[in-house]
Amino acid sequence: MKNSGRQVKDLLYAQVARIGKAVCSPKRLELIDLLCQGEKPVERLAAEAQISLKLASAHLKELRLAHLVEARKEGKHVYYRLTGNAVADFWVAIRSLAEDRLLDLQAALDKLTEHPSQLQPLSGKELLARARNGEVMVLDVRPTSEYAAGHLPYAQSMPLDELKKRLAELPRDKPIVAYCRGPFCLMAVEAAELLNQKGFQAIRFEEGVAEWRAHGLPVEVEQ
Amino acid sequence: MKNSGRQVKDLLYAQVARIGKAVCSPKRLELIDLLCQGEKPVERLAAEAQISLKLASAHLKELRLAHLVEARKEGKHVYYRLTGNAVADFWVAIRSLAEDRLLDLQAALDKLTEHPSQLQPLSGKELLARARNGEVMVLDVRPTSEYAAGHLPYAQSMPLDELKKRLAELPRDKPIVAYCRGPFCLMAVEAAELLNQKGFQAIRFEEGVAEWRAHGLPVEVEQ
DNA sequence: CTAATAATCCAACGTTCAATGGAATATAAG
DNA sequence: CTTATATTCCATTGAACGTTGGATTATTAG
Repeated sequence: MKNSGRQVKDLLYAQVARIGKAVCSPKRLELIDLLCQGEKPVERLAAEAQISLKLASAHLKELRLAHLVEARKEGKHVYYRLTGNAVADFWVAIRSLAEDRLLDLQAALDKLTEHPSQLQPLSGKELLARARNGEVMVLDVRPTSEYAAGHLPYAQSMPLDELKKRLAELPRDKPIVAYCRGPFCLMAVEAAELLNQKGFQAIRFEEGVAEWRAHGLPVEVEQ
Repeated sequence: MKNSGRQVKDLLYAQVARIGKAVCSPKRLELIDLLCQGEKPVERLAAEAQISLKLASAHLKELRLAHLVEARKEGKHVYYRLTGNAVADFWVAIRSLAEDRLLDLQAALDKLTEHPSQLQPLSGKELLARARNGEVMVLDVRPTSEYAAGHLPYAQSMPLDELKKRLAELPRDKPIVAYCRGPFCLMAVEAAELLNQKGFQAIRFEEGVAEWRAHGLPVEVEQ
């Protein structure tokens, strides 16, 4: 009886550890972060995480085994997606815990934002209110496919690599708030730096769609 | 520039993976679960997780390296505790994700509660309201030290191994709700079974203090 | 000071895992 | 049918990890 209790417990904790094993590899975490932006084929995931296709496939298999992601086949391509928003919420949770607990991570994150582009940090609710009133322009600098899969309310899509050519579309009389995939993504930092150089008032918003949604704020999806 | 971005990203994801590495071992998860019940010396942690002292020490070192736990020395004993409630919340989060995603875990948990003791599941808010009105008696069957470190409001302490001798203290005219360390702990299940055999109306409440607190409900601590 | 206890450190063994190259499968295009 | 592309499977290698036993440190009791 007492021994069977041990067996049951070992089994229960081992099951939870399956999730832990899935998220103990930096590359797998990066893949989850990428998949928070919407479903993507293996090739694109490998390219964005800068790993070989084979390695990406192997990591995705591990994630699939833990039921954190699932696959859909369309023609020659296999599209992966998270098995639900709970996975994205979990990614936000573990990253937040790491930010709280690990000083090294705090330091590394601070270095990203030590540039002059940073004005004052803005909360999600504040941003939503100002965007609704038209006081600020919200700019989504991710690839268009990710914008389509879900974006912040009132946000306009302008991928980072098109930004230089489309400066004429941007307002000079109000602040531009650029966001991308989240705290670990550098695109919005680059965008804000570029815009500030060109004379715009631009700030980077740290949160991405996953953080936004995890905080209970609404997300728009293209039909 | 592009390459330095890769270096920064690798560093950031690697930091989060340190948390992942800390929670990819079943035994470390069990230690965290135990520490959710309050600080404990290494010896007790090893005994409760049924592992050797050395192994417990090694695992605790890993957890300390990830800054999930911290140690306090008192005489010959070293007491470990979580570095904050955020760690307990994270434990609740990863366990919930595992319950959602892994069918094996659901099945194992269902087996725990398939016994006749289970009446209807009760939400935390409901339980709190009924306990306040005195409609039910809430029984904390964990060791007294854990009760002292934090317990549900209106709960009375009666450790599982004292239960048989103290039946006279329990009411026969209203339901008894027994709880313990949480969903993976068997003490409340055993307690409810025993009480039902003895003619009491007892049910098991699945949540422990960590789950209760994570849901934003109040916890009482002995001064 | 000596003995006993609690905990950690260190070395070693076997296992598991990340990563890579080559082969195999599946689908679309010619 | 053949070729090219996308992906997965399989085998291999080197590194990291869990676990155990022996030695070591720190603290209390006698």
